[in-house]
Amino acid sequence: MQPRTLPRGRAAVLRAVTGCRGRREEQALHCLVCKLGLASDVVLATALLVRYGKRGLLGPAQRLFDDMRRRDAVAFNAMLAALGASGRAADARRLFDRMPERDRTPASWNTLLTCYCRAGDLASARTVFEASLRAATSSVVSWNAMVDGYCKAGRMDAARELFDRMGSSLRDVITYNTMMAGYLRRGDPAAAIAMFRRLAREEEQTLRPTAVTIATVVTACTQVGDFAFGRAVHLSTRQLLGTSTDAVLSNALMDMYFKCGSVDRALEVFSTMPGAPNLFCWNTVIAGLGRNGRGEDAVRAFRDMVQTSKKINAVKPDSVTFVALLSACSHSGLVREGRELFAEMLPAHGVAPGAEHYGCMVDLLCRAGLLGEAVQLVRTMPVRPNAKVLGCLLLHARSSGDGVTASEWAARRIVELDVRDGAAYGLSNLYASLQRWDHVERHRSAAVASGKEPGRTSYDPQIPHVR
DNA sequence: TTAGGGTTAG
Repeated sequence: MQPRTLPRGRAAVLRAVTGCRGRREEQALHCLVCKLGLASDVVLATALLVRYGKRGLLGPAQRLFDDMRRRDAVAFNAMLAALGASGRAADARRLFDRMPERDRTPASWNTLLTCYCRAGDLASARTVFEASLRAATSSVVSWNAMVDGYCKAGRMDAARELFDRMGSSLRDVITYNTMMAGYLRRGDPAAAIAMFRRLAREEEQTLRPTAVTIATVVTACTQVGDFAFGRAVHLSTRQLLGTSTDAVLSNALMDMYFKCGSVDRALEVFSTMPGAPNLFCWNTVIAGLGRNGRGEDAVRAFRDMVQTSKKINAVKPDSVTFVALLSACSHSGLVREGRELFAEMLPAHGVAPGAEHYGCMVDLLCRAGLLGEAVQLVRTMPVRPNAKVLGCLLLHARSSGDGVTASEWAARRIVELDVRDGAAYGLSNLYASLQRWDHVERHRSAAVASGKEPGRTSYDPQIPHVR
């Protein structure tokens, strides 16, 4: 790069740094910055610092910060955030106190507040919050950060108190999104839906739901099973948000439609998504097809995923993908496919089979009546079988008349396992879950007997995924 | 540079 083109080159490097994904890319760009003699550029150094900070690489972040010849407010705040991301609230506090007065922006106060929240020190966070109120540096962001701190700590009552104190003049859509997510996290999707209804009712004139709002309320609907309301929200907000729904919203919608058996609608969302589907979306599609008895389609979707990812920015299957895929095979009795996919996990996709994948295989083999093979698999598996793997084996062995030996073997291993874990706790959990399995089994038999069969639509790989 | 969201075996 010639000195003459440097200003343009600098802009390009900056864009690359803010847009890069992987760790290797970051390091390569850091090298490039140094080689180009741009290391003293505060803006570039800060951009790199932010990347390292988010990744929790405090060492390189701190070095970049220390090497800066002059530091502006943005650099200080980026360093505060980096410390916060690594849970170093005390260090963040020291840096904050050291900061020159003119460099202390509202963002500095808010970042420090978030540092304490992340570290679980709500009392100190509250002190910073109150101080920022007095220093008149607070904004709706400070309130939202404090509300979120309480939500993440599970203190919904304290969050609600602040929410009420804010009043409708201060609250924005993020305040609502934060509260909704808080209720959802605490396992109270009904309260999240009530919050959404309140937003729609009271703030109708002033606040508009965003894609985040819709994604959150749709997830809440899925959890309570209120698919009618979820569907209504989807339809009524389609115009509101325009056609460009984002990936997370698409994912939440697909998950809802799959879980209520509307495979068509789920696939419609998938095919009309903006941009290329990410890992979450593929995993949802594979799990959703499997859950609806479309094992073949799930395998086809997986093959599509692998093919598509070769062209566009790599989406590589992960551990979740294979849990979804193998259980899809298991549900549809695809023994051969399941075996093949299990065998290619590590060599072809770089995902080492874990206990959960062995669990899927044990289930697959047991359902196909291959109890002996399942036992053999558990005997030779390189990872320690967990209670779920052994429990699965035990369950199948008990229900198949000839499984006495296998059943005894599994029970013995379970006892060994729990003795090694040194707790009767695990054992009682296991028996509790065994009882739940029995319940599930009874439930399933009843559903089959009543002739409930999901409707059939094939996964169509011809649908264009990318526009 | 500061606040909010998604997938996982029986």
